[in-house]
Amino acid sequence: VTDSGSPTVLRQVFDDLVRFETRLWAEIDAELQSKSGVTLANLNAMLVIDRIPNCRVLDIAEALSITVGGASQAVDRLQASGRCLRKANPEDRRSSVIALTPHGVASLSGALPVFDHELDRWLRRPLDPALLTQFGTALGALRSSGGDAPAAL
Amino acid sequence: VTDSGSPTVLRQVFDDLVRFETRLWAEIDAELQSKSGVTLANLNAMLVIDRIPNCRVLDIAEALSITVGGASQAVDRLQASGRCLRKANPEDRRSSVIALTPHGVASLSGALPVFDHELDRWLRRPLDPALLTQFGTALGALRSSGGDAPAAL
DNA sequence: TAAGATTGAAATGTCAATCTTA
DNA sequence: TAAGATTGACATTTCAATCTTA
Repeated sequence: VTDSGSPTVLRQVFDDLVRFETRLWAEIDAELQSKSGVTLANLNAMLVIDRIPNCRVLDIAEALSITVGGASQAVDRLQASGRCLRKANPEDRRSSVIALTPHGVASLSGALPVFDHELDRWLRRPLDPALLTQFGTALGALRSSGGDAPAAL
Repeated sequence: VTDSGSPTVLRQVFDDLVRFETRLWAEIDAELQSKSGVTLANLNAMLVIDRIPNCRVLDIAEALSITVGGASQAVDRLQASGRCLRKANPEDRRSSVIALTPHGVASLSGALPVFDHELDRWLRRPLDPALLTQFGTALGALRSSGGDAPAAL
């Protein structure tokens, strides 16, 4: 079965992409948990809450490419661990504004150095500076492409 | 909170990598299920079974960067849907040899054209050929680096 | 003892249904 | 009607404990 001629290259790229992302996530997550007590999923959500003013559940869902339901549950877990709060949103009573608690800010501050160290280890060190730049450029183009129609040329 | 100077670039690369992989997986998975009735997770496992002679559960786990427990359950699901079988392994009675059934082979054959079409759409079309090559080179280097020690130079 | 595999419990995500407010 | 959010049912993965065979 398997092949039919040329798509081999793309399958290899897909495989490398998915497998590397899986391992990268697992390794960084393990390091974060052991050294700062925060999961990588928690850290990602907290970074969004910290970055977006008057952050809502929907903002987290969009920033993390997860569903609204998943984002709501992620906020539940952060809140249950005392790292964030839902506050009334004066501008739209359907939603809440999510804010980090002092404990959440402390968690974030403690986790970021570990996170940055791991990113350096797994992304910067293995690549030439030029290749890292190209890698980032390609990822940016891929992420913004949205699998558009031909568009070609 | 947030930043401390330079790691911004790496955080952006990490974010683009994780978010793109998440969307890529979700989009291809949805297309595969609607057009061929196979999930992307199933397809990935079947590709490994098809490629590796006398494939065992452990081989699947390593090829897909998942745990052995997860691979065992993935084989359970494939087997429950009639796409693979566990056969006695004459060389080591602790393990089984996993083989595709005729239905599994048919599923794989039906899914591959859809898969390749989606890979073309999401990976090849958005990128210059040169950039795609660089992207593949970077991913290969990252995947084989294993977050090694300094090693430098 | 260690290697390969299985299993059940817990974490995290999707999906669909529902509720409240624009 | 539609938008934002929540909830419960379901799926998939990890982890730890366990079992069988090398």
